[in-house]
Amino acid sequence: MATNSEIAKAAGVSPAVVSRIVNRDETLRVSEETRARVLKVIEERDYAPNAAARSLKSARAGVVALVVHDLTNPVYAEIIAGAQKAAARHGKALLLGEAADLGDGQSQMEDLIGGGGVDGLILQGAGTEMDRALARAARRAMPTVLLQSGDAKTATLVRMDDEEAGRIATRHLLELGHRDIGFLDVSGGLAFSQGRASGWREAMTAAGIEPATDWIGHGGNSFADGAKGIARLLEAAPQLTAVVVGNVVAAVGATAALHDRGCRLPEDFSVIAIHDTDLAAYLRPALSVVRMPLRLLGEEAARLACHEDATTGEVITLAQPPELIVRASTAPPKG
Amino acid sequence: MATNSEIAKAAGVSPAVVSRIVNRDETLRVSEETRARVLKVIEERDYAPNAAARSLKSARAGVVALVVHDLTNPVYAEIIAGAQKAAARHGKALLLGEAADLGDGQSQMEDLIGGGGVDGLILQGAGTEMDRALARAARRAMPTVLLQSGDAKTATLVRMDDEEAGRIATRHLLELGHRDIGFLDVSGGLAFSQGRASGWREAMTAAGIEPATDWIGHGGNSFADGAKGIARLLEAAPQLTAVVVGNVVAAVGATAALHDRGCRLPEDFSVIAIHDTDLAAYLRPALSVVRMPLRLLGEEAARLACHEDATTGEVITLAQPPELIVRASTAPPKG
DNA sequence: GTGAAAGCGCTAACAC
DNA sequence: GTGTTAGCGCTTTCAC
Repeated sequence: MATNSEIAKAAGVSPAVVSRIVNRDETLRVSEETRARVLKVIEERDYAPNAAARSLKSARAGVVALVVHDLTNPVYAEIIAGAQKAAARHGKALLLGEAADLGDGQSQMEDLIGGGGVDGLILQGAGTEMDRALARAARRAMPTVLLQSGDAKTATLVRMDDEEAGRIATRHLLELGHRDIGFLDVSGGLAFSQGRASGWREAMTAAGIEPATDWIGHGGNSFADGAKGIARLLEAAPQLTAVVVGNVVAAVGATAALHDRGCRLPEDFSVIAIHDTDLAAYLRPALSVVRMPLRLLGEEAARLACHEDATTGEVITLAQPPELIVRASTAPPKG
Repeated sequence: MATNSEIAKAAGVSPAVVSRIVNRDETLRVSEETRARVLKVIEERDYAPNAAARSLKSARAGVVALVVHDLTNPVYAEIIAGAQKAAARHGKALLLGEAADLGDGQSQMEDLIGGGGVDGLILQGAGTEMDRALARAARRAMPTVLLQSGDAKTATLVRMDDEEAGRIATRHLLELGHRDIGFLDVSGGLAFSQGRASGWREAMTAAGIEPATDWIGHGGNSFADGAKGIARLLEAAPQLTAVVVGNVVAAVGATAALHDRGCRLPEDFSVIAIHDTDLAAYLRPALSVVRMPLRLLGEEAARLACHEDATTGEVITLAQPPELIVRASTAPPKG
């Protein structure tokens, strides 16, 4: 709770000197004794510069904000972890919000965004709740990054190669000999989900297969959605022998539902998921997946959000390609 | 980017009026026309009060910080989600940090804590990295909350009834007829883990069984640790017919390892875990667990961290009791 | 080598 | 009903 001028007084110098010592101002010429004396007082009184005063003066808060839809989803957790790490590396702290409490116009988060309390903004996906935040961020000309989907007019969009992920997953099944391959999407409306679906469709067409419209179903990104999704899909298209699931969490739910209907993996049916998590490796049978650079996505988003001069309206696709990890949930179709 | 005085000038009033209108000062007497005029200008210019200036004046940042060890662990994710929600409800934004980047003394997070940039602090577990943060928080007399373990001298400790959780889990196995029941702990040094182990030991002793020292093993809180842990435990004590795992993530790893050594659940071996997650329900066999109020833990921690007048040095055990959820990974021992 | 002073944008006490 | 003013704690230019 000591202030700059208290330290200055105690050390017998002016506040300016204290400030410049604290900030390691290279151009400062002080005698070694003065410096030592000041440092000693700082140490004794455990002085730390007031964050608010500093950010009022500098017009920088040292904070970037990340707003996501669901904090508990393991897939997003990976993104969050990446963003946190990268933000820290850029000398920023990470403010974490949920989309749900952004909407009411009452949240502290919104006040901070509107009032310069954050220097950069990362938004996961679209949603009307996000739009006000986006607008405010735009007014402040703060670097704004959209994760995986959304309108890149007002912000930079970072994404992964979702089409390629869909293709890789589908090709793996095709190579095993499957032909009746379904797709469980995450959300019909979101770009990244559509991308994965396109990849699946492309790979199918390239193999000379025209998937029927009911070969694609809704899998969501939760265990429950995945379980429900696979049940509905197999009801609509019982001839399927394999499925690409757009999200690994949904895929786990799907395998549970499959297990419950007496369908054994991979003998009776094959499942491959997009996204890798530790979970996929420790499931039995372990899930074959297409690993996506989720952590990198978070890191890249934070990196962009930490740079004042970020160009807006750009779409950045991560260079790191999706990677096929074959485990035990995929095998040739029987018969 | 408009400022108070710009708004004031544009509306033909003084900054004080603008401030009091923005802050909904009830005692303010202004004509309806003046108010409307000011509001209109605020709307037009999209004015939002500067967060730094406000917090400099009020000595409150509107932010609480949460520092955890591992952002990607689903168990902690639940706590984080609870904390985020409760903080938002108390009008605070949540700053999320990882213990790892707190240590170097360079982090923005630390600067914020030391410089009054956060109003309250929640720390997960102990660790030397945390101690400096703790000390700084103490100097600022900011409400500080420890999650699940740590020294409650300088902070408030919130915990769950870990002993009871251990007891409940163990009693469930005892009631099924098991007698040779092992325990896989999270971390020998952490209070909550010791509590769960004590519960296990108590329940065993109460049933007239004296567990051998090698019936307790290290399970950690990751999939890999759980897998390794169960292997080592069964090597040391092959007569075990069931195990209580102190963390559900480790338990999933353990079931994978069990599966791999040809040991079927629950016919050959029973596993019950502490903590519930969706994952446990969607595993096959679904995991029997003792559900702990993780979300509530986060909420309570945030609630305390948001209150200036939080008493320190208190240990708060959540009233909500652990709850037994029997699923498919536990059954009577064979033979 | 070091100090004085202005000003970042806001709010609260007081004045009229 | 509305305006004036001081000051929160810091940094930075310029002066000596």
